[in-house]
Amino acid sequence: MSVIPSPAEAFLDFDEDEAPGEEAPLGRREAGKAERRARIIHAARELIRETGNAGLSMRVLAQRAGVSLATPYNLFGSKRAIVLALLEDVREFRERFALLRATDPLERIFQAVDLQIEIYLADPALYKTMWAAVFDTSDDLRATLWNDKRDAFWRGLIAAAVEAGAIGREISQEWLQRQLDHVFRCIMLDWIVGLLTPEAVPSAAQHGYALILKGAATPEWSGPLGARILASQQRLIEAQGEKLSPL
Amino acid sequence: MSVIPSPAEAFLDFDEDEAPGEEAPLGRREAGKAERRARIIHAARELIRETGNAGLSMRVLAQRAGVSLATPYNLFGSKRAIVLALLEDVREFRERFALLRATDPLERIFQAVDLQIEIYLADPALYKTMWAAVFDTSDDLRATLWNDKRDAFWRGLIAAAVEAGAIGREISQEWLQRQLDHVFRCIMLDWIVGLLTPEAVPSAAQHGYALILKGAATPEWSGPLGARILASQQRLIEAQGEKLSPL
DNA sequence: TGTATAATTTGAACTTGTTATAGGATTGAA
DNA sequence: TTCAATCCTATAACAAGTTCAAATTATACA
Repeated sequence: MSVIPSPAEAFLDFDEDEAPGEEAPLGRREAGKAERRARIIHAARELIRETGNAGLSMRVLAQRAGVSLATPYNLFGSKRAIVLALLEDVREFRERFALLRATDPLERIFQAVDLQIEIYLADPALYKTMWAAVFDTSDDLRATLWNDKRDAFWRGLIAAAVEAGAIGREISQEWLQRQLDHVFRCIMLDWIVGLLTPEAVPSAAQHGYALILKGAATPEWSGPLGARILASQQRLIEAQGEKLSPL
Repeated sequence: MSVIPSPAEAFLDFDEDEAPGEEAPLGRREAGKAERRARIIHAARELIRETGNAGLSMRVLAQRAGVSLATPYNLFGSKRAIVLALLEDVREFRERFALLRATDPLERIFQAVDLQIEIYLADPALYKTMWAAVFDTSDDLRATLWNDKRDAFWRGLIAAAVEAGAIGREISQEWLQRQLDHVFRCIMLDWIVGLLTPEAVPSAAQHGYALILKGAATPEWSGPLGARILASQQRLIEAQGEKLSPL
C-alpha cells in the first residue's frame, strides 16, 4: 500500500533530523522516486519564479521535470500539495533569527514577524503562489502549514514573554498565538491580492501584533506597545498618502 | 456595449434604494434578462444548499436554471461572481441589529459580531461556499465583499466607541477596523475548513475582538475587555476539552 | 537464476470552468 | 410592415486539474 507523503512530512525530513542513519535500505526504486520528487519540486520552483502563479500548469511541470503527467499526482497527490511542499524556509528563518539579539521578549516577537515577512517579500512570485495555496479551501491539506515545529517556535516566543512578565499569566497562550496568526495570515492574503502594497505589509503586521499583544500585556508593558501601535499606524497612513489608497 | 454588473452593484440595488421610480423603460429584453438572472441566483442557492460547495457545477446550474451554459457567464461573469452575488444578507442583518439595544458602545460591537456569525452559522452550506469564494485568489473580485455600506456600518460602530471614550482618539479607526476584520475573516476561514467547530466560532471571534479592542481601549475601559478575554478563552478551552482538539 | 507479485509510471480519458463562433431574437427607424 | 443593427443564446471547443486501465519495472522468493 503506497502512502502519499504529506508535504509536512517531506518538510520535516528536510528540517532537522539529517542524521543519515537509516538511509541504507534505499533501494533503486526508492532512489528513483526520490529523484523524481526532487526534479518535480525543482521544476515547480523554476516555473513559479519564471511565470508566476498562473503559469504553473501541471502539464508544463511534468514536461519540465521529465516525467509523465500522472507522476506528480502519484508522488504528491495534487497541485496544491506540490506548491505547499515548496515551503522549506524554516531552516533559513531559524538561522537568520538566531543572529538577532533582542533582550526584550516582545521585541523578539516583532523581529520574528519582520523577518518572516522579509523572507516572503523577497521572493514575491514564489510566496504569493504559496500563500494562495494556503488559502485554497478545495481540499484538506490544512494541517500542512501549521506544523508542530512552526507552532512550537512561536509558542516558545510567547511563553518567554509570559515568563518575563510582559504578558499576563491568565492569558491562554495557545489562543493568543492563534489570534496573532489570524492577523498574519490575513495580511498575507491582502498582500497577494494587492490590497496591501509590499511597503505597507511590515507596518500592517506590526500594527496588528502590537494591538493584540497590548490587549494581552501586563500594565507595565502596555506603554511601549501603545507607542508601537502609534508608530506603525503613522507609517501606514503616510504610505497610504503617497500611493493610491490601498483600501 | 454591455457591462457585466458586479455582484456589489446587484447587492447595492437590493439593499436600500427600492424606489421604483425608474423601472418604466424595462423593455422585454431587460425583463427577460432580469428574470434569467433571478432564475440563476435561485438555482445556485438551491444547488448549494442541496449538494454543498463542490456540487455547484456550472453545467448543472445552467440546466437547473433553464438557460444555456454561456448565459451565467454573460450575466455574471464567472462562477465566483455568482456565488458572491448570493450575498444579500445585509438587509436581514440591519433589521436584526436594529432590534438590539446596548448602551455600551463596545457591547454593540460584540453584539454585531455575534449576530453576523449567527447568520452565517445558521446556513452553513450556503455561507461556507460563499466565504470560500471570498478567499479565492484567482481573479479580481475582492472589492465585492468589502463594499462601502458594510465598511460604513462597522466604522460607525467604532466611531461611536471613540466618541464614548472607550477607544483612544489617537488610534486610527480605519486600521483598527481592518485588524478586527482580519480576525473575523480568518475565523471564517478556519470554520469553513473545519479547524474551528461551529460552537467555538462565536467565542473565538469574541476573544479576538476583545484582545484587539483592549489594545486600542482607554485605560478606563480596559477592565471589562480583559474580563471578556478571560471569559471567551475559558469557553474556548472548555469546548476544546469536550471535542477533539481543533488545532 | 528465473519467475511471480507488487508497486509505479504512463498515456488516454474525464470533469469542470471558461471562451469563441455562429445563429436567432429584439429593438428602433423608414 | 420591413429592414438593419445590436444584443443574446447555444453549440462546440479549449485549457487545466485529476483519475483510470494497462504496461513496465523492481523486488521477493524458490
